Amino acid sequence: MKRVNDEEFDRRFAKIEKVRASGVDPYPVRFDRDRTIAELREGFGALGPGEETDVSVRVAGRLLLIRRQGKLSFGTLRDGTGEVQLFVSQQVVGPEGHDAFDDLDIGDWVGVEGTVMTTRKGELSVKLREFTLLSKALRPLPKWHGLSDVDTRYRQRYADLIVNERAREVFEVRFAALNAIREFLAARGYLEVEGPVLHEQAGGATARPFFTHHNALDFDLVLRIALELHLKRLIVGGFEKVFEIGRVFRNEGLSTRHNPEFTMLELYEAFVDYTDIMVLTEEMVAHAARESIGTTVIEFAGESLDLVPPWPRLTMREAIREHAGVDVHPSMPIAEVEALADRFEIPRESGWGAGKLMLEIYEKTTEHRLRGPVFIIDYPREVSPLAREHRDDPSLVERFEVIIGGRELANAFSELNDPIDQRRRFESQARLKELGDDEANDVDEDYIRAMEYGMPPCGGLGLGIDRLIMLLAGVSSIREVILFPLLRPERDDDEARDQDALNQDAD
RNA sequence: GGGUCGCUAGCUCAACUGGUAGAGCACCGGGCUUUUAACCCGUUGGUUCCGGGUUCGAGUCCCGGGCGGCCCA
Repeated sequence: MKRVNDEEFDRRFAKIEKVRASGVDPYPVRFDRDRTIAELREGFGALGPGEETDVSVRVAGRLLLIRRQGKLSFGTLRDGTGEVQLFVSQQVVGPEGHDAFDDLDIGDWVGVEGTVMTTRKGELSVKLREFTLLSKALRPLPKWHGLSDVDTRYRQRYADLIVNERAREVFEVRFAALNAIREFLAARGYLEVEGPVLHEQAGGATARPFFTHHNALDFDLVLRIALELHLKRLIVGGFEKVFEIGRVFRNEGLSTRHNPEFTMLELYEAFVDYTDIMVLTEEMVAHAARESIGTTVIEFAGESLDLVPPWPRLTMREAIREHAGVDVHPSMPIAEVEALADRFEIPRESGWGAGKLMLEIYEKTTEHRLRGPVFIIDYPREVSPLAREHRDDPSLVERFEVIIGGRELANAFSELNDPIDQRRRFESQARLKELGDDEANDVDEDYIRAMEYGMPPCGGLGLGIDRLIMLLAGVSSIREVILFPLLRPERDDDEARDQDALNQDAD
């Protein structure tokens, strides 16, 4: 990796050698602290200005600031829980100790020992008796302007997290929401399970997979595009309530809404249908909001949305009628639906039936206008190969999507558990694949075998965790909620020049 | 994929219709024992994303490319 500022780097590196030459390990193996900075603040928060205690404490963290003032220096130390001021008086640590402290650089990790005091202005401080360099920072921190270059923030998330408080906050929301979901489901008797990531064939969603290869067995595998099919195998196996929060991989473009690997929550519960799952979903999302941001009200595109249950339910047909002013239904003559598609300037492809066209019309005219939260229910059977036929209308399935801010957050159905029907649905998918649809799936024979052992009636849900976090944290890019989003490979200057030369030649 | 905006010192940003690449902070040196992004004085630091072109002269104009943001599909 090319160094950005050799002089600064060399200067700091020289200090490591200096420390080492004096017989001290610049990277010691451990430091025994006796409390965190948050605990320190909790214990001494009541101290008034100018108070000195004789309580000795040991804390450790990263040095963020040094304010040198002749024979007295101040530092700001931060650990994972908070920040505290260091008070370094030459009178206490001696001239050599004071010089050594002044020799530290911003970004260094240090462990300190000293007594607790407050300054005249009332700032809680540790009056240093001694300190230990725990790890030298060779690169300077992009200190108080923060890092604003978005590319650098994502590539060097470690630096982003050090200097940008907002970045840390977003991930704290993420972890709190995930914990809340786990706790919510555990309290309802759900079991958290782990399905395989490497699959023989992609299934459970329509998406292009990533391919990989197993060397010893010499066969190709795909990375999973959904969690669904293995979780439902577990329902067959007798686990009645299961969920998984896991990474799925879809071989798609990058955008502010799409990262090729992202986190899905999927859950399945025996003996219930999609109406039960709707209640579970709205309660779970509201709970996650309360636990992570302390409210059910979120800001989206300048307006407030309240996630408090219950959420309205609207059939897809009603939603289209409301927003596009037309009535569409999968049982209508195909020519009529095609005419509507043409009216909305939706490009048609061969093999699309009325159901697929209805979905296209919905997505083009209606979905992005829905503020939500709202359940859009009862989807065309044609576009839902894993959902159970609607109890009142065989051209539909019992399926809902949650729409918030014009975007899909979750997708759920009364699960299809009839192996004969399931095979027919897979076969029609396989025909689409034959026709060149590389998002369509093959017939999953093992999954059908599982169905043939009998799967109880079952409701299931898939929810995009990253999108939920975006809503809760109020950020507009998925990359803000993924610690290490996929980026194009970083190139050093020489490489870039070579590549540019190649591109020139190619022209 | 299309449109659009951006890329200048370690970081954040200036540089007019083309005319010596600058500031703040960081860094380095000096001063300072109650500071809060401390302050004061003095330095250092550049492949202006890359490659071509126009021009006496290009950060600026033109062409091509790279990377990214935002909007749209």
